[in-house]
Amino acid sequence: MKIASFNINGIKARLPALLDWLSEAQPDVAVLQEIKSVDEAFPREPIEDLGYIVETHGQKSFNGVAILSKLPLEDIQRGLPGDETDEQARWIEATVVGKQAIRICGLYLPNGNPVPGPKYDYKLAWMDRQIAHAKNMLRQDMPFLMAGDYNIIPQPEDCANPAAWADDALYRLESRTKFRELCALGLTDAFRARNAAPEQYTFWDYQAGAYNRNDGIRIDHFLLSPQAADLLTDCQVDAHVRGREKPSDHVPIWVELDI
DNA sequence: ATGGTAGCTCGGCTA
Repeated sequence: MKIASFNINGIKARLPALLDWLSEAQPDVAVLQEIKSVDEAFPREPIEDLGYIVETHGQKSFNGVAILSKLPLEDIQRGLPGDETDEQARWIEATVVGKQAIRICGLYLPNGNPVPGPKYDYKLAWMDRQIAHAKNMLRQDMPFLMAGDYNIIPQPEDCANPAAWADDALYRLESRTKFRELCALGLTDAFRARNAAPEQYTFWDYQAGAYNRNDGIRIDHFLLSPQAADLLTDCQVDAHVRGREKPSDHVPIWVELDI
């Protein structure tokens, strides 16, 4: 089973690029971030025409996540548990039913800039909720994964120029420590587990020719539960997509699971 | 220190 994650930075602007990539990459499941659309305005039909079930959790203008699946979905949940007052659409999860069931969480973790400030506080509190939710899921038997735009640069080798990010919310020690807490629960960073090649990134700023200089950062991640990690056979980044017409500033990352 | 680009929406926020 091939499962992908792609921050598309706006479905209205990215539909042609998304359809092109889906057609060639043929993921069984894809989680999307930053759809920047309400559910009613999301262009379901052209995606359904490629054979996908479409489930969205959108909001006006900002954020918004979705799951696309060629396999049946069950028990779809919208929103990260732990704060009923949180209105930002950053989490969706569902059970994908193949030969073996797996729970797939799609997430758009808060950016957190500027630091310090309320946005950074929200990011760290959101990560505490994610950690609590991961603990709960680890008590269940079903394999699961949490995939998406984490807005976290885990290590210095995950960016071209660490000095440029030193005081950024994506790289600050508190952010990276929370990510490490998640991993320490027993979750596996699929890219680090299966892909040793250096200088591979998932995001390049639109400004200053960042992609042409490979001045990127690795912030889109797959964290796998122990049962899911046992099924992991590959993890790759579709970096070439960034060089196309009207690209997102992120590129797809995907895993192959032996189920 | 600023501005450089992009999306959504039509001024200003978010990234």
